[in-house]
Amino acid sequence: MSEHHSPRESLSPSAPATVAVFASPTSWIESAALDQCRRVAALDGMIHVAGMPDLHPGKGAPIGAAMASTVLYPFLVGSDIGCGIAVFPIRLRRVVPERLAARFPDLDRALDPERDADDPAWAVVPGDVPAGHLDGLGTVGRGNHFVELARVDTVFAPDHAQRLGLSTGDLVLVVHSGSRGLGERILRTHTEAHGAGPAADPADYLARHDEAVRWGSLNRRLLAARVAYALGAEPTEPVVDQCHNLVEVRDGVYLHRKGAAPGDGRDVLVAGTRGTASYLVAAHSGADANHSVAHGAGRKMSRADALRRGRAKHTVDELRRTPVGSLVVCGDRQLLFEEAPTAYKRIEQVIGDLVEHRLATPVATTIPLVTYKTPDVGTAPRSSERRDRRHGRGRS
DNA sequence: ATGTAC
Repeated sequence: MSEHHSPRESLSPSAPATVAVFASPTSWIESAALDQCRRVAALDGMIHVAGMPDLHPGKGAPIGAAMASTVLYPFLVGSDIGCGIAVFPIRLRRVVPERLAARFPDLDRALDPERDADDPAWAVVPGDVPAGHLDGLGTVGRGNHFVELARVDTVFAPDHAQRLGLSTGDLVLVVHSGSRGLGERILRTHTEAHGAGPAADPADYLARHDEAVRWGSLNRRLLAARVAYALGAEPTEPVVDQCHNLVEVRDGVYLHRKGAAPGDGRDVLVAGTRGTASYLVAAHSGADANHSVAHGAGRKMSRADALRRGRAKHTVDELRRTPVGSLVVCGDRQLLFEEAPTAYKRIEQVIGDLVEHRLATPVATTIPLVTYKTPDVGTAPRSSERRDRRHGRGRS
């Protein structure tokens, strides 16, 4: 709808940017997030800010937003450059969630090139690791990151799903993770010199940023391979792998995505919560939405609120065994409350908003079976892993 | 979401 003059041709100093939020009136959006959108819109060089239906306040910049500007602002991407969600088909003979949950490897422990030299997961690393960054390789991280074994449930677009090799009942691994320490270091290096200001040398920032994006994608493959082997399956190529924290040069300007997945024709998994479905969608938003879609359900509560209210509302047991019958592996109780399904918006509302605004078309849902966040404590879940290693199982 | 300082 709004006309976007090519800023490189613009003679006048930047006019105020437009802001568009793609949520229906019944979708509650925190006012702090809208304030952040307006503040971003006032930045030098900003052209258009698009808020997705999962919009919520972030640290400085809104999460669930796509922001187009003639000026490159690293803080609008944040520290987890390259964070994204990938979907890997997986074949398992027997699906007993309790048994499978116990077999997940320790994804807080990085793969070490020497100590883990014979780990078959390394086979997914094609050559040199981006930026030579080995720290944290193969780890999932914290916050909203997870590796989930899920089952394809409702298929809305059978032909589309079939092209992806998916149909009802199929199993997938959904991996949500980013660039771990690498992206954090890239943003910190910038921030120490320039704070929330523009990249002084955009080409230099972009070169580092691109490495973090490649690292994030590689790490999702490594995570899926580690888990696949641990569950007794072969690793597969992802059928979906989209990054929702990055900046791309599009139509000659910098398009910053912060918690916003591409909406340019590719398929995207919009993550639900650890207790509700996720939606695989065909994403096809236009210029008004800055060619982006939502990346998940979106928080409706801050982590602090979720912790405080969750402790009064939920037991640990009901968070570890969800309403859809899935298991959550999370030895960190605080994180378990922060990530409670009730701390997020309803995914159906978010998807409904995407559909209503013609930003995406649902292809299929996935229902969680086991969501892994961080190792369980107080049990001995590693015993099966040790037994497998001793007997040489799960190796190529 | 992160590494690091408290």
